[in-house]
Amino acid sequence: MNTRAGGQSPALTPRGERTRAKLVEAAELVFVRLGFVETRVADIVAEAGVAHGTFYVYFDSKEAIFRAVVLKLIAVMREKVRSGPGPQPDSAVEAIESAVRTYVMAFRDHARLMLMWGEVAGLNPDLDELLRAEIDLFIDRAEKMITRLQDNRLAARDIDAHYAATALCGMVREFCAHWAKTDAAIDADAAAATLSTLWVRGIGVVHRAPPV
Amino acid sequence: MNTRAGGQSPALTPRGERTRAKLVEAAELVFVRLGFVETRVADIVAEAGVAHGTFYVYFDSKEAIFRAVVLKLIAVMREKVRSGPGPQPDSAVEAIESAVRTYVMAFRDHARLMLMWGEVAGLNPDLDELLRAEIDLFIDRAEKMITRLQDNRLAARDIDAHYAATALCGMVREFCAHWAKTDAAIDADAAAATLSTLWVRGIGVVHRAPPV
Amino acid sequence: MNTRAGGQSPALTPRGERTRAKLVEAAELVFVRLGFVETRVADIVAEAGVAHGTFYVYFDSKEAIFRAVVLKLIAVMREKVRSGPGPQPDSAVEAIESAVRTYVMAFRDHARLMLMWGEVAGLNPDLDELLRAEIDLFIDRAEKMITRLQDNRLAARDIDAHYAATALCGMVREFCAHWAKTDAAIDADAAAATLSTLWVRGIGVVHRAPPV
Amino acid sequence: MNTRAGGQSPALTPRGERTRAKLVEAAELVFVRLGFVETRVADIVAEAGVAHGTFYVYFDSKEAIFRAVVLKLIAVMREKVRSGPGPQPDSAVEAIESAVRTYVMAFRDHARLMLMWGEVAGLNPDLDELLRAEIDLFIDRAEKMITRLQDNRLAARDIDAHYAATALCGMVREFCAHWAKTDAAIDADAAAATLSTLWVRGIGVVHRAPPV
DNA sequence: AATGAATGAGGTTTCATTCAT
DNA sequence: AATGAATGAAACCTCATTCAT
Repeated sequence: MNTRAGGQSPALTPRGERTRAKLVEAAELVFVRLGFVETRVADIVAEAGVAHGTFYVYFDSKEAIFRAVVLKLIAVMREKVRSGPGPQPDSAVEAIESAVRTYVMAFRDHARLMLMWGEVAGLNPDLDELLRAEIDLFIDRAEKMITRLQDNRLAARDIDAHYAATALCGMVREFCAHWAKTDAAIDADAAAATLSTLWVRGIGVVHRAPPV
Repeated sequence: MNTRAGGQSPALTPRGERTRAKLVEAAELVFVRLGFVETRVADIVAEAGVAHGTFYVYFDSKEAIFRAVVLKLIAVMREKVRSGPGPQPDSAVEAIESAVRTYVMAFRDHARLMLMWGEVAGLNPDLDELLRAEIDLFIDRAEKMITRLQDNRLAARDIDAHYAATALCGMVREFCAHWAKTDAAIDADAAAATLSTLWVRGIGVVHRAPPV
Repeated sequence: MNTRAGGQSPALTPRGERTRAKLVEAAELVFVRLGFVETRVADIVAEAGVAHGTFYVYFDSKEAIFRAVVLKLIAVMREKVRSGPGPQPDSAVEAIESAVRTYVMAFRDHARLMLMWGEVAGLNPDLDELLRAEIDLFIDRAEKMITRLQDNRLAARDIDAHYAATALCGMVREFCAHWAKTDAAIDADAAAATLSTLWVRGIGVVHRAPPV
Repeated sequence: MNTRAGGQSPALTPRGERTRAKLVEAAELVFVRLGFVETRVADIVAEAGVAHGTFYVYFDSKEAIFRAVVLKLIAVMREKVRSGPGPQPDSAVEAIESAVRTYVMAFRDHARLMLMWGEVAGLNPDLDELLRAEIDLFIDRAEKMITRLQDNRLAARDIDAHYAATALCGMVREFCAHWAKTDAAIDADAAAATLSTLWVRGIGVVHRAPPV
């Protein structure tokens, strides 16, 4: 096996690092252009301008390099989220609105790859695991927030926090996916607003703490 | 192409009809057992006990017979929905609850196939179209209901009915899919209740017309 | 094997005769349309409007029915030759001119099939034999004529009659084939005239019996 | 497509060149032994002693490698013609005799392949085109010669030069083909002589310029 | 005589991966 | 580190032909 991935193991020389990066970049281009199944290792090496054998110096398989592409995507999206929202949200509602909006925009900007990730997850346990982990991150965060709100009597307590978090995160993700598959031009702001409203209202957020 | 299916073309003799049905049944079994990608035409014909060539008398490809399996699944699920809920729901809330519960239960009973459908849709435009059409059916129905409620001042008017319908249907579907992929034993009733609540509350249904 | 061909063996009922003829006619159409290799038995039966199995009641194979088509073609061409030239030729030269012209015209009228016959002969010994026999008929006749002329001092005696006959018959046939394969519109009369001239002059025919 | 042949594309390394040549040589052997239709790619790779997949590194199909075999044959025959005839012919008659004789001998030496080329041309447009081009080369040369002779009053002017060239080249080729298909032992010299005579006399060559 | 469902042998081709250089 | 030729397993699908009705 070849684990020359994420930065661990043998440690690449600068030259190797460059070649590896060239391959990942090329792979992203080709994957977006042809889709996962239609992409051949041959296409990637052609795009990268390296020999066929070179590919296997850095990656074990098409799946492995797709993983690298996705890992890079995750990093990029995380960065966006970090730098994105700006001011610390004042309230849970604002936090939700901000998170939803950020996710929607990010998905839109990387729609092709995000959709592909979902598809590949169905074919490859490794990518599936990665996707599940990423999703669980969102769900966990959402669940904690819901629980906190419920504990503070700021959200309805008649729903199961875990189920609700799962459902609402799924809602946002699925909406973005559906949108991305549709040719229809969608008003991203309106969509984000509607999703936020459904989120907030769904968990029964009491907007402002009622006075005594 | 070979579509000796939906009722058109030369019309099969009873014998042919029997063989075709035998193939579809076998295919369902094998698909569930091995998954779509791992399933070979050879596996299906072996399971059906017919010659290799016989397969191609009735279907053009693995995708084509998967489509037939899905079509049968749709029919079965429709039947369930029809006979399911029983009494006519009194209110929108009851209608939503009933629809959500029915969908959740049906998905659970055919989880493997439903998940596969989603995966295959990513690989095959034909199946994708079928899936989109089925989804749109739900969305359309939901949208009409939301619009009607809004018109009657029984639902919040600050959300876009189409986006909301898309999101909420996606929520239910995605929740079921997530659940199906998870080994965790889930309380179907509780899950359905939570989903219904999110649905109902999300669109801001006014439960009972407020007294004066 | 199935020899229900040329009219011998079991003897077909009138109904059978009709079905057989329908098949041969359909086959000719399809062969001309698709070429030999591309033609499937399925295409022939579809064109004839009979069941697949019916084909094998009358013919053993695609080659067998092609043979029947060719046999019919030969009969038609013989008929043309017979009724064609009209008045008995006065001289060898006229006989040659008439024969060449008739052949050229007949080939032109059945070009597609004639070419196919040549192709199929390369794939099937049976059709090859048939073609060779047909060709030999021409060669034999030509050879006899040349010999006769040579014996009568009406043709050059410095050539081998058999080789010359083979070559000249081949010349005419090949010219027609070349022509048929070419899109170029060719002046059939001029072509026939040139071929005749080459024929006549080639064997050194002394046009008019030298005086004394 | 894969044409790693004629000198274009990535340019083979010496090792690749060797393997390719090995395949072409093996293919020629097998084609001659089994005929085109009966030859399987499996037979060729077995003969060449390479893996099945290796074949498709260099050729796209059986037709493609047959083309390469034919191209090699053409090169070999050209070489023979070049080095063959020896002294510059004194007259048109000698030129014709020499060309005919050379062609007859060359055809005899590669009869099996030449016949196959004709057959395959009927099945494959690519090979057909190649054959037509090769034939046209002969026809063009012949036509030019005839025209020149006619212009110089050294050949009969009552024939169309193009038709005559087509016919006479066809005659030679067809004679050779007929001969090759026949088991009969033929006197190559006598045959060549007869063909030349038919050629020369056919176009009405005036042997020696008439004295004053 | 006609039907048409069933058969199954069999060659083609792809492409991820290896390995000698 | 890079190369690229070689590998070979693997699955597809066609279609002529049979045969039970």
